[in-house]
Amino acid sequence: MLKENQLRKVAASRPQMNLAHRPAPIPGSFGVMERIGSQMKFGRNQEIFGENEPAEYVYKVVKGAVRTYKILCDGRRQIGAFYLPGDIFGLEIGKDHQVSAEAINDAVVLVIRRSAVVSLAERDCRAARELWIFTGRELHRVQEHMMLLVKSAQQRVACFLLEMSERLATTDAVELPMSRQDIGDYLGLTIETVSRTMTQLVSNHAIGLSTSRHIVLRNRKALRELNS
Amino acid sequence: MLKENQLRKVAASRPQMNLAHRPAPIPGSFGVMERIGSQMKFGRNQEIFGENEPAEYVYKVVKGAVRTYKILCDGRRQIGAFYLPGDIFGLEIGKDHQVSAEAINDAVVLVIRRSAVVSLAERDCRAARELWIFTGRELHRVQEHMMLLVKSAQQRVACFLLEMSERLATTDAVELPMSRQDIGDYLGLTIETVSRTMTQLVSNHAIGLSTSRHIVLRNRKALRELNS
DNA sequence: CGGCGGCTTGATCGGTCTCAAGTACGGTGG
DNA sequence: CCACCGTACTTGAGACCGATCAAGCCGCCG
Repeated sequence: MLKENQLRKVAASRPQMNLAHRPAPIPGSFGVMERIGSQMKFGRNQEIFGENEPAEYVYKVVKGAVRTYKILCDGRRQIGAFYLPGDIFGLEIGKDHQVSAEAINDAVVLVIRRSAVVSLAERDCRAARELWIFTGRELHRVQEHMMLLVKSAQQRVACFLLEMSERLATTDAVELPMSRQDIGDYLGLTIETVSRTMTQLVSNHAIGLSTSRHIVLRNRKALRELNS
Repeated sequence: MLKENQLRKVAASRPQMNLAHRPAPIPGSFGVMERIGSQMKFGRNQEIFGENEPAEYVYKVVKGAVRTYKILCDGRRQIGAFYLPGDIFGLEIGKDHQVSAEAINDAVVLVIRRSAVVSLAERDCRAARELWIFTGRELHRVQEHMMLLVKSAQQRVACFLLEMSERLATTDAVELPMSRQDIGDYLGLTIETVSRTMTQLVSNHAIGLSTSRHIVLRNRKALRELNS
């Protein structure tokens, strides 16, 4: 697991910013981002920023998916969050990033200077309030994630699938952008346990698996009731 | 564990606010709290607010200690944080509290109307910024707490002791305000595992235990190196 | 002194991890 | 079009860590 990650890191190189290109506004919070931000592309597993690096920019996913993570002392990787199109990430209160961020697959990300956001908030109370609300939502998300980590493997996987379904599916079918390794590192489980648990859910008729990443939620109620 | 908690709850009754008493300012963030807040006392295990109740107030510990928690579907209790003198808690972005809060021991808490804080932030960008920074610190704290929950029992307990020592000790001796049950519910471990782990740390000469709550950090380096 | 709550210790159980092997799938080259 | 390869995923057997169940201890207070 460590080796895989290390390899990824070596492969990742810093991209040039395409500052010339001013994209059209996209709906969502931080309206300012769309006006003064610029777009960047990142390849699969490419690093977007690293832990402890200066937090110079704020990011918004346009296309693709992004993971943030920390590496533990024993080499394990704990994924802090998955960010999907429309999600903002990388906004820090302090000087440096608390986590690393990588593209999960080929991704397009809108980038804006943090200083622009912060200085706007110093003049405009409504912008400041938006910052506060954004960070509050992150806080809520991390609290929920923390609650996941003290549950059983079945409960964790079920919650994960329900969350992903809500975030990126309109029907009962979900196309997961991330690998079993990513899911395991998000849930604090091994890939084997994630895989076995998925298999159990299939035999319980709670989900269907056509390919390993294409999942059909056959019985949402059963999934929810695992966390009764 | 559930029973114990239920009993506590039954025992707890809603206190009257002492709105007449205006305490003298106390140093710390949210300077406004000391000017327009009022003090309340809570007995051991008394509820301060409950999950899903309207978040009408923001709180600051003056004396004693407070825990916030959620009850899981299987009856376990997950403690989200311990708040010690000087700490602010209960500030929500949304309408309702996301967690419950109880006094761990007899505690004095400064209370201020949330609406006063929020409306101030609407006029004063610096106040808005303070709110943002406070929530950002909470976010950072929860992220660290989440990282704890994927570590081994020894690592969790060692981290916990180091954290408590930094927060409430000036020397190597720490007087813990909370029970083994509280520690277990904070670390996602049972009381038995917490107790056994403490015993191990004693035999490793990493800590000393005169009473169960009076702990001496004999070898901080060893504790830190458990998380190498 | 007795009783009770909080803590410790012991024995056993069970869920998840580890290590190892096997399988499915997508891409690449013949 | 198929053979081959590498990567991702699944499945199995056994080990291990922490949970559970049960008993005993300590300190405090009536």
